[in-house]
Amino acid sequence: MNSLLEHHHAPQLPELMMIDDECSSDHASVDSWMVGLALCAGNSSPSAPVPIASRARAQRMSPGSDLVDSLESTQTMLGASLRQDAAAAAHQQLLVEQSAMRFVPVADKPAAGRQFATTLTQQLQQQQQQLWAEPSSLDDDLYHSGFGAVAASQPRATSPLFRPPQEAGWQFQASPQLASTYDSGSSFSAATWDVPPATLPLHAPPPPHQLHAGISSLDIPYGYVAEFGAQAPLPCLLRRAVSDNVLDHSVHQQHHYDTGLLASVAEGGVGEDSVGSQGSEGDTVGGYQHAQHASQQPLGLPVSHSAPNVSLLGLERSNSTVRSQLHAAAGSRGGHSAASPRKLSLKLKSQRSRQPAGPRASASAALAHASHRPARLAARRSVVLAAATSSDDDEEYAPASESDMSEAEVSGVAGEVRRSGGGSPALRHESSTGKKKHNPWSLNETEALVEGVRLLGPSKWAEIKKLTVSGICSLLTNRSAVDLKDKWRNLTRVARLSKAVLKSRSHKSTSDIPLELLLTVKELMELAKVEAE
DNA sequence: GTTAGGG
DNA sequence: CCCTAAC
Repeated sequence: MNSLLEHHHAPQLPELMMIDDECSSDHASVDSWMVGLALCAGNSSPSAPVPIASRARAQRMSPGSDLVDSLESTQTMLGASLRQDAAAAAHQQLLVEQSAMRFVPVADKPAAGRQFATTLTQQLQQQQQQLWAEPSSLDDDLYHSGFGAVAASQPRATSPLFRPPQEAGWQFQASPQLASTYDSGSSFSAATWDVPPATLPLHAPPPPHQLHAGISSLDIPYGYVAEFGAQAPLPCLLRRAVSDNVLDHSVHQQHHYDTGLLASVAEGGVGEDSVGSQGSEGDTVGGYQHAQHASQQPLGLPVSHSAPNVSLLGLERSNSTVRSQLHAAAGSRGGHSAASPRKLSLKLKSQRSRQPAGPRASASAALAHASHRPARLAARRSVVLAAATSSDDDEEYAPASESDMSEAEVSGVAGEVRRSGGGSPALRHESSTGKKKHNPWSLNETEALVEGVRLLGPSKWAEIKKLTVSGICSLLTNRSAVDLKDKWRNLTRVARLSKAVLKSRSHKSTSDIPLELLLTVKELMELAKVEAE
């Protein structure tokens, strides 16, 4: 297990900074914070994560920080989960020292100070132009452009699935890796974050039940990061996906990262509406951000730099075309008059509502098993992110605890995947000889299907099943392409019905399909119809 | 290996 | 859901 932490085995981690609330309480401090951030980043090896407990400390250590220190702190922070025993202590200590903090992954070579944001933005813009100008020229390098995520408070999601694009620009998926890293009894229990730190991309979405509740993290692979409200589009070959502000990186799955680091930050942009969480604690599997801005400037970059929001991250390739690209998504919410960035309060709560980071972490490892292509990646990442939780019992995902199950109801998935509490991995088809038992589509599955169709259109069942976006594939793992097709057929049949009929039908227990969903189905039907012409 | 359709 | 023809 320790081997996981071994230097050569550990993929590069994002540099992390932890910043206390005060840092962002006013412009001045933010600026210096930025500087500190830059300094820190500039002076440390990209491969040496440098967690910093505070700005002060950041600046203190940045100049002379040596690798050892960095690594040590890193382990203290990220590897905490490895040492369950030490975790508790660390946790306590942290609670005392920092009641509110957050991670701020740092770019490896950010410009200093305020220019930070603009520079990044420019870079982003440039790259974006490139991307859109000659999509055919997209090469691996570009795909390695990176990803990032913003750690900022956001509304809790009530469904593992995102809402229609009109409502939410981004969908955020819970990252099992993160959950593992931060939730496994470490001092940074995921469940304690109102908002998650950045996450590495998920090449292979985790099984549904791994969409651990309690953390809403961004999973924006190959993309830019969105600040609250503001967001930048993601370069993507699938225009369709882009237009929906949904990133589909499934096409890039085969690529592999050598170093993954993200950086993200930003502040300020936290809109007033994104502060409170809306769901009950931890009932969230994914959070999404309502980004009205999205539709307004789908491809635009966040404009306002009034607040130093920046998110970026660079990824370098192994074959080292050393093209560490930075992506930024800065921008404050329009209309957010407050000059000063809003405080982010990522509270550390002592209670560990939903634990089993253990199983989850192992799941991460299992993830490697599960996915063939991305195995390497997954493995790697799981090493890093999952923080080496002694996941020995990989193979199958450890069944989620019952307690989770209840919550899982939200994600519907969990229940789906494994209803055999604690028992064998009995997947409903069991019964050696018997035929498949009728297992009705859950709303989540249905939503996933609809979303899949939205992204790829009908008749792309096989592909839809692979969509990693918002865990679609996870939700649909138990459904065959034919199933999808059949279900879609049924959906369209129903959607075709007139409202009146629908209404009378609504009394029936079988029609648990939200009218809203049916309407979107209808839309998609027509859309497909039009396209067919 | 997938998809379209009828059963 | 199953089965199968047709890709």
